[in-house]
Amino acid sequence: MTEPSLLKLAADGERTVRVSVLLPLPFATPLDYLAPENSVSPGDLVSVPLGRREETGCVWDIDSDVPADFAPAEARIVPLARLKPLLGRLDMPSLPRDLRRFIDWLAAYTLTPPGLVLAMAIRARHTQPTRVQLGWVRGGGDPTALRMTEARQRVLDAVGEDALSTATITERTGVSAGVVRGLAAAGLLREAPLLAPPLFALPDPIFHPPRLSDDQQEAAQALTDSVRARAFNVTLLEGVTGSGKTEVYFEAVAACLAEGRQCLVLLPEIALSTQWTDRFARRFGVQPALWHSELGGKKRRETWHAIAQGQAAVVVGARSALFLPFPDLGLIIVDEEHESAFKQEEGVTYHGRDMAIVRARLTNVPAILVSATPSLETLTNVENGRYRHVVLHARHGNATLPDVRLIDMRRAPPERGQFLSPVLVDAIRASFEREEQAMLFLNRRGYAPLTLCRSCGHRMECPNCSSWLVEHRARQILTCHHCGHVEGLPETCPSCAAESSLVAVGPGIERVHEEARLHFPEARILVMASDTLGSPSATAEAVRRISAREIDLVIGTQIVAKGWHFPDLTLVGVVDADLGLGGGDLRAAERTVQLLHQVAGRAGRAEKPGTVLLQSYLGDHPVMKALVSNDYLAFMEQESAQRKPGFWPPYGRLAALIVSADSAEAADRVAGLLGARAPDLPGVQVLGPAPAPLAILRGRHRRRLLLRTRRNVAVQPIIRQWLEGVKLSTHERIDIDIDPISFL
DNA sequence: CACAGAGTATAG
DNA sequence: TATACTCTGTGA
Repeated sequence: MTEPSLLKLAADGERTVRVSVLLPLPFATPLDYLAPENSVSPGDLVSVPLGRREETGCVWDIDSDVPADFAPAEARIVPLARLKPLLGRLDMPSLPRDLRRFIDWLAAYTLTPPGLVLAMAIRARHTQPTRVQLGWVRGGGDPTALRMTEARQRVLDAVGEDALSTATITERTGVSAGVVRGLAAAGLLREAPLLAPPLFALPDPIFHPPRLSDDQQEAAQALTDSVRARAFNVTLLEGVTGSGKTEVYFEAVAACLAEGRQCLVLLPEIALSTQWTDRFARRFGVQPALWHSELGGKKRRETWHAIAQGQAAVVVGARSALFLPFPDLGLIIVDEEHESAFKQEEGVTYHGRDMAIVRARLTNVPAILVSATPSLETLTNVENGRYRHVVLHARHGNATLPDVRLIDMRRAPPERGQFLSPVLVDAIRASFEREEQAMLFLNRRGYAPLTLCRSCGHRMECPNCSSWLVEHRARQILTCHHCGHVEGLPETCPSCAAESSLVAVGPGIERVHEEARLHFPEARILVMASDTLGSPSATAEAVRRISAREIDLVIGTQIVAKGWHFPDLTLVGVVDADLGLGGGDLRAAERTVQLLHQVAGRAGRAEKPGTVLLQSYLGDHPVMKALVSNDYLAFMEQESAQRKPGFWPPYGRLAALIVSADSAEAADRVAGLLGARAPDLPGVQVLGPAPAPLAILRGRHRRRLLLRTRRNVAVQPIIRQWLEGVKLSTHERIDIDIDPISFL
């Protein structure tokens, strides 16, 4: 393993200064060290002593007072005489100023120690310098010191300004490595760093420009104008599936490349990235740099350095890509901006879409949000005039929108113990007869979500979480989707010992698969779920088989909703359109419409018209009406009217405090304490404490409090004051989730 | 009185 | 986060 090379700081006798260094640890403030004046600059990565160990941190400030707006009570100033000296500067790219300001901003907003945010930018993995390979250039030695043979002359002729490796020299000149060594020993060749071949070739903005419709051209023009203006602004690019949103924002990427600046594209999940990068390569001639949390080892380090050196021009990644050290970022794009996958729920909780806007503002570059079904937050910002709005109306080419119809499950129920209505079964059969493909969507993995004892009513529950165990029949197990607990399927009821009394209740996709095989024994069926498609390559293979018509019927969870493009897929059946509407979640209806709208977009993307059938018991629900009439905006207006009076987001702000402890008593004690000292301020309301919907998760007991305020109230100081003086034992925790998305 | 083991304080 | 320190109970 390469040791990080430490650069010696300036010589003795210099004046020393106080240097604040932020460490990737949960400290409230940076720590101060001594360093020779002018030896380091803000952003430099440095090695410092901490207790009796060594840590890598980032220079945050030099010789200045602790800023007044960020000086918690515990920030005490250590006298110069008691400071330890910096150990040295790492031979690494520095973190740019805009990234440092972003880290501070995000830490203050999410109430996270800034060090933990820094940790996301400099995980030990990528702060290792890449090993520099050495080669040879002409040395200054005396040419007459050595007998000039023909072989030696050939080598000297071959070596120029740029360093060449020994292997390259011997290959080009046909001499042995010994000749090179001899010339080096005589000083006629000198060691010099090899120019590494660029890891990421520069995408070519005019490699394969698309043919755009007038509508698309106009939209692209608006985006490219923004990019050339080199200033912060936000544009919502809205357009139905198949309207060519990607082609249009690729023009903004092209404009950014033409400006010679870097571009960041955020996608909600890596599962989407293969199709995306292929499209990118067709448009720009090369693959973009990819960044996500699964990227490991050498590749991760190299990518980080290529970005820091401005060598990677386009980066596509998950939300963690927001913390990359772009030296010259010119544009940020957030595709599928409505996706809740942008919200990080563990550790530092932040919303990737919202933080993308913040980063764009701090860097003073434009941001583009892209969606067919924009979030109410974004639509509201458009309405307020904070965001510009660019709309693509038509589906490209001749493709028409799918015909969405409802199957009223009360009137056309499935047979007992089954889940597909005869109407849906007939429709699938008809599409097979037309030699077209069909898809069944059910957002539920496994065989059945609940296993119940027929004789005593016992429900199979997770021992660590308050949730039901999901049967996976193929693997003969019951498993918890929250903590991963696995147990065998018992023969007898664990509660009453009755034999073969356990029954599966409700459908998962495995069960729908079983039923589909019964109806269509001849059909080639493919099941797609996040747990059956482990790797991106497995996903890519599944997509290939569908495109190649090796599959007649696709049965899948959420994963099939993604932007795939299958020309012969003309029928989509939604097994349970009502799923997701329960639970009383603030955004349940919005999310259901967005998800089902996206699923519907899978039908009939090419020349063939598509049909979408929704199985529902709630035909009158606004969600179903919106889907059938294909009027997303009308639904969102109604949604907005529901949230306005109670000041629910986006018309007010929310913050969740999640208390967790290893016992119910401890959780109740802390939650009760918080409830008792809840802020009493105008425009501020505290809901709870209440047991979290998943009251026990991974063996920890959880309680929730929800802070709801008017839009113009800053929640951070309120929460900071609220938690001040609340003493917690090591087994008790309070997690803060500003702008929560999930309420579990 | 030595010594785990748990819990807590602290690093500049 | 890693480490040192503090407290407490145990057992020789």
